[in-house]
Amino acid sequence: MVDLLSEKELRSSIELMYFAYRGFTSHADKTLEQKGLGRLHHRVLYFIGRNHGLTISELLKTLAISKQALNAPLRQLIEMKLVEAVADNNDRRLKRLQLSEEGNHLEKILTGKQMRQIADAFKNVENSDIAAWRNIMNYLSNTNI
Amino acid sequence: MVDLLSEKELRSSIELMYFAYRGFTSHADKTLEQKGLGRLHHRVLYFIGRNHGLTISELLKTLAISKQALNAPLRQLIEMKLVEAVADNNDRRLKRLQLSEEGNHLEKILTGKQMRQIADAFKNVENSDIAAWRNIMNYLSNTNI
DNA sequence: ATAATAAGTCAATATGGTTGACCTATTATC
DNA sequence: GATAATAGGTCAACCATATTGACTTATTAT
Repeated sequence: MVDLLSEKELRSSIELMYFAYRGFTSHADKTLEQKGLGRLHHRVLYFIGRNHGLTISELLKTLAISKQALNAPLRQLIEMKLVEAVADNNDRRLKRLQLSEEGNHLEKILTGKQMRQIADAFKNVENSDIAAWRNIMNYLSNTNI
Repeated sequence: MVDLLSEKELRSSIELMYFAYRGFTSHADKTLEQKGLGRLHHRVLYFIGRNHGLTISELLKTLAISKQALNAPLRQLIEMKLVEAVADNNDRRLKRLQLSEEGNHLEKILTGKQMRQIADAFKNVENSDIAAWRNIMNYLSNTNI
């Protein structure tokens, strides 16, 4: 940032965040809806797929939600055989979550839509610009909570 | 984008979007909560402040929500004297919305938190990188809906 | 005079949360 | 072995932010 940003530019950046997120999420929402699922289901599928074998507690921490909030969607995914819960070998209190093959397949469809959005947004963009984007987003990720 | 991005990088970008948005919104959420208000209230304040005199329909379109969803928060803001609704001079069907002085003040506090987050994220970042960020976010804003 | 439009309200429902409390099973500690 | 802590689960009440459909009143357009 070579010089001070005007309020106008900061405000338009705020709007970009809002509208970008909205545009980003709305795409997968339609597929979710067809399956009778919602965003939280997608997040659950995503993070389980991303962290094979993560425990319920770990998932709760990652999503930063209460166990009650997680309960219904997770149960639904388990009942739909998209997610499997397996007791840990060493500590039977722990449930380790993994995606079934079908769950994996659905997750790939959902996340695939988002990956295409990102890939398209990055098309014809320099690697250094992508790195800049990631830095800024990473910074925002870490402000707070 | 000089070469193809790996799935891993695309996925981590997806996560950046999710966590950045979460980090971005959580800050103002606390102030809102103290006032007994929520994100939708903030959005309403923001876009009215941004577009002085916009009509209900315009606000609905901007927020992409139904009038029923808008009704309670908007009514609350009007009752709290943060927002004023004034009939249009030429078409009495239209209500034009504006912030009261107090509403303006609150909006500045809320949005100020977000502006500081953005300004901090942009600190020591080249203008060209900020432009890149804006391009990417702008692209994501426009995918769909 | 009729049709269209802006805003408003009623109603039912859904998703994604919150808090507090309580329970069972398992592990850790003494 | 007994007690404390922990993981996961459930019940309950409530909230914010949505959706859809329907209906109403006032105003403007045709």
